[in-house]
Amino acid sequence: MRSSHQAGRLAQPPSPITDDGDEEHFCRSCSFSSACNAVGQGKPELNALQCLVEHVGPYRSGQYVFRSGDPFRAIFAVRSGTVKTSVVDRDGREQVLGFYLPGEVIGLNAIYPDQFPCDAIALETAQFCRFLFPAMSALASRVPVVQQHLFRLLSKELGAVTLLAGDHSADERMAAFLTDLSERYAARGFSGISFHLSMPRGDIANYLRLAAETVSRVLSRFRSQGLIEIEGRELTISDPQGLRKLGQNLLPD
Amino acid sequence: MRSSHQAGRLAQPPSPITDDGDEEHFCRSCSFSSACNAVGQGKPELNALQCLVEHVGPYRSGQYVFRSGDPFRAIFAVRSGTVKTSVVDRDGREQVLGFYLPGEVIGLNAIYPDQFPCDAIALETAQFCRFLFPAMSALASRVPVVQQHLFRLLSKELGAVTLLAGDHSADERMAAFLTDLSERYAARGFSGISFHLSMPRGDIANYLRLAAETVSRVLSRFRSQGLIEIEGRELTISDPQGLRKLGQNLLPD
DNA sequence: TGTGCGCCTTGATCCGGATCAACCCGCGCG
DNA sequence: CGCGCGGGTTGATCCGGATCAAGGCGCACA
Repeated sequence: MRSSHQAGRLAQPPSPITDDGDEEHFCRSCSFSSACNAVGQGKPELNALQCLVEHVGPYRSGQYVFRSGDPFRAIFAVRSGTVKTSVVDRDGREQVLGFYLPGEVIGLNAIYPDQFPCDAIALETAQFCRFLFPAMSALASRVPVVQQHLFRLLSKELGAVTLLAGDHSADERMAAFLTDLSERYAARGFSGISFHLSMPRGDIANYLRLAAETVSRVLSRFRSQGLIEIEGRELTISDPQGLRKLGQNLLPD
Repeated sequence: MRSSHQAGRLAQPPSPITDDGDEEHFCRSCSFSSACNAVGQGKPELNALQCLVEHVGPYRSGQYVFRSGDPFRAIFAVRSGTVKTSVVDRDGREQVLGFYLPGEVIGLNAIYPDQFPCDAIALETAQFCRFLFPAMSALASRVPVVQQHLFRLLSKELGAVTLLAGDHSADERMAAFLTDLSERYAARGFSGISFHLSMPRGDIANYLRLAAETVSRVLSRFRSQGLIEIEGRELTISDPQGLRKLGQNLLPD
């Protein structure tokens, strides 16, 4: 995000993330950009932002960003890589809650319980902007657009989870999942037609509440129907409209 | 809520809701009480609250409080009665999203899309405190505890929806549903052991993503197992711990 | 008083997706 | 090199819950 670009250079402890010259573009496509931009415009608030944003990472695949039960101190915007969040219930079964791409924000569901209610695990090497929440919250009081932004992020996530909670067929779920991923990549400036699935089939299955075998079968079927091309984790969407139509009951619009 | 008690008496257009002498208790048990109380303590803010809270209702069973697509102007706290929220997808199938009891808040998921993403329908004659959201949001900027309260409400709802999204058996879902209702009634000062189900079986089924027949069967089974007594919509929980244990994977704690 | 209609219950059958099982592939490692 | 192992695919079977079907209230209304 734009502001972290600025704040990052000024941060007292040398940031573990080296500037790659692409930060400006990254910040524009980040979920927080409007908030950061709003802050960046007023000099005094810029100071506040320096205090509350921090670059952290990299986390290697499989590493925990936070764990269920950790005290809630900050929310995280993904700078690079991919993250999954999940909970494990009393009998040890994992439940994947979501996948997060660059520019997206994790940790909002920790506000109410005041501790993280889920684990966050890197699926690929990942880096983050870390926003201390008390400071963020205080800032939100002074800068209305930041407050509004947080409300919207929360409300948006609420809508997303709600859709997944419906009862839908394996085909609908899968089509909606791929379309959603595609549109999220596109929104961040990546290709929405051809991309790499950063998570194993088992995680997709778990997230969609299906068995891994079912995911495999549905993908094979989609391929034979000419909707997608897929080889390992490399995906190309051949018929975006067809795919979207299949998943329409699960998708916004 | 306490503050609406005060504000209600002063409202210029005579409130359609007559005071029943129980408002003070009601406000204490409302989801908004801490926010309202915080505001009520400072004289100047009290004025603000008068402007943004309004008593509305009664809505009779079956009436819409708001409809999907309506512009988002306000959130609603249930004062009395019960409400369900639901969406209908493209092929006309209804999807129940939640049931809301006195003291609970609806409309938060409308913030992001800036229009209501679902219908809200009274299940029993219902009355509300209506909070204009722009004013509420402005107030939240000035009174940090109000902002915090809204964040928490949103985050809490996010957690609740997430649980329902998991894949669980009909028994687990049903047990968790009844336990949840029980605890919510208890939290508002009603009996959590014996209460009236204000929604038809079909709505429960839809909410839990089951068939109405399955709901009926599971309830019969629970009865024969001595977990509950049920006759029509009158429910008594005979074995709260047993029921809670059955649904534990879906419940907080 | 009868009739129709929502709502609920219970039984019989069916089906989507889970589970079990076998196998393939690529890769790290002794 | 041979081996184990995690991840992926595909086939065979099984099962929980959906669907279909029938019947029983309780209640509004002619």
